Amino acid sequence: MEMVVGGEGSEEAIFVDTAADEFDSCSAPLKQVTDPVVYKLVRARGATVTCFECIGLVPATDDELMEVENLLELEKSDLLSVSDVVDTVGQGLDKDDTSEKTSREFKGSSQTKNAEVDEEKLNAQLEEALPTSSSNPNNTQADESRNDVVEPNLKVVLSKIGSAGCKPNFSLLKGEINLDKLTIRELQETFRATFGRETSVKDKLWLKRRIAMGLTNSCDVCVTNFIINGGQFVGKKEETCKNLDCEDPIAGEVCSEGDGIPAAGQKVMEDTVDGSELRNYLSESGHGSDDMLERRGAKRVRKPTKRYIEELSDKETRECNKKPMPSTKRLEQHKASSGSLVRTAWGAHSGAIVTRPDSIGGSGVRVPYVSRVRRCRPRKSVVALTNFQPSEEALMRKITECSKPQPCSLGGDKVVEPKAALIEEPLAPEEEKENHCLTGMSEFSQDQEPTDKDSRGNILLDCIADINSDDKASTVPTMKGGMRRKHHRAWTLTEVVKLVDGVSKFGAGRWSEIKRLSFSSHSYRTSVDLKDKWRNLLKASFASPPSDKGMNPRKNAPSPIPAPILMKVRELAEINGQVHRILKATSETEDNSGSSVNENNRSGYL
DNA sequence: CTTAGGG
DNA sequence: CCCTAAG
Repeated sequence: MEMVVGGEGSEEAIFVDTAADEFDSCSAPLKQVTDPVVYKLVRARGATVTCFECIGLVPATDDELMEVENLLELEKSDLLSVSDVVDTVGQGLDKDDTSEKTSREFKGSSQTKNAEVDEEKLNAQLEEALPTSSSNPNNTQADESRNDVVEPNLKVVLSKIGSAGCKPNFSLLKGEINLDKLTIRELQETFRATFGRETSVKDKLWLKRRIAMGLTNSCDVCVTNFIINGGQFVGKKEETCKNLDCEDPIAGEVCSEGDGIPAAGQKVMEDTVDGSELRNYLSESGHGSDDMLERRGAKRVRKPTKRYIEELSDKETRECNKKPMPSTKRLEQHKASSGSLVRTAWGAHSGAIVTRPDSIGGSGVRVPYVSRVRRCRPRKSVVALTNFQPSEEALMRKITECSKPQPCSLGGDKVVEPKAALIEEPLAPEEEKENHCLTGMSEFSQDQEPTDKDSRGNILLDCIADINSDDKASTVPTMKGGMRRKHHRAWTLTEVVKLVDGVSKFGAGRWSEIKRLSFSSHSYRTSVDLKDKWRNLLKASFASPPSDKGMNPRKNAPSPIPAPILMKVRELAEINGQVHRILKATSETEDNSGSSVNENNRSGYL
């Protein structure tokens, strides 16, 4: 906000200067329409355009605007709070009033620090911008009219800013005169009518400026934000609550889709209420501002909340496009951010200026995305509904994690991320079993850190597995709103071995330790998973006596776990004194005999 | 956050 | 696996 004010303050002056030089010399057939209102609008736009051109950022939402403004502030290294700005401006104007400063001086007085630098910069940009717009054959009528208006109005400003302005040889506008004729008190009244709040400012000029601005933009100077697309102004955003014009609650969201194409921007501008307002002003140029003032003042309405705005835009979209909102919209709205926003937000992090398709104005406009969304990573609930794969991050992470992608047997058909064309490994468990079963069996005490090949293979598998899990199975939406986790990731033998090994090393219960040291490569398998698995292992090892012959009613032995492992598990269970619990848990049907004996027996069997 | 235990 | 109570 503040930046807008400050920026306008300084840029206005600059604008005036440059414009004065430029237009004075060649100031040709200037329309004698010298409506300050029009000028204000134009000026504001011009200023903002240059402003945003500097940084190449385009605000789209409130937050984004804030950010942009912050950037602007950084860029200009001139930070002023709203009040500061206001005060400063007022003082500067005061000075002007009394000491007849030139516009340049005014600028200096209000924005001392960056005066020269900014001026040069902006001058260049202005010269670049103005001729561009005027010379561009694609320019629409609005554009031209804008330029037409700019010139005379610049002069108006000149005469306005300094009472002895550089170029006082331009007649004032009716509106301006009217305002001029008002007393401070009247101006204050007008201000109140315009902005709906009292003002104690006694500076005439400031009041006039504010009023004119308010009339033009129907919002506080400090809260008017503009949306630029490709350097083209395409819309403005009203930030303040109190001053949003009820007519254009969505105008702020409007933006052009044609990137950098002036025509598109113009079109959008015209399509929006904002644009229409502009045209109105253009056509109405010459109207006394007092009328306007009253009219506008009466209309001023409290700005809807952000969410309300979005809803409005949605409505607008429906009406205009007759394109029903996606079903996901609802939830997205609930998340206080539009779905398109969310979706494109991700892509935004890669490009310089990313635009997000927005529905505002029903023009399928693209709004630049700055950084509003994704305060936090989209969590469970959203993910599935937005169709968005949360994998991007995880995916990349995994990819980087994987030393080399390796041409693993990619038989899977689940291509998750087109970008990273990663395919699910078809039979992770099986393959792994094949690979490591022997190792696990033979070198049962495979040491802590997986062997080289083992680790590599595991890592790769993990990569894939992780990707898979993160991608498609990370969270599965449940009808009732619950989210369940991935598909059962069967415990592979190697995993079991690792687990047992880890338990033997660290002891049961140190699951986090085990996970860290023995399952470092298996990013899935939380410590809880380990615990659960261990519990199951214990149960299995005690409950299912692989021993006896007739003891196997279920032929497809549900315990693919090799006996040695079970034995080991038992041993460990003994060591950890978990036997009792296990036995208790296993419904006492076990042979409660001395575990050691039984164990020995079993070990003999196995 | 980690464990332990029930579901 | 999920969930949750308990440290």
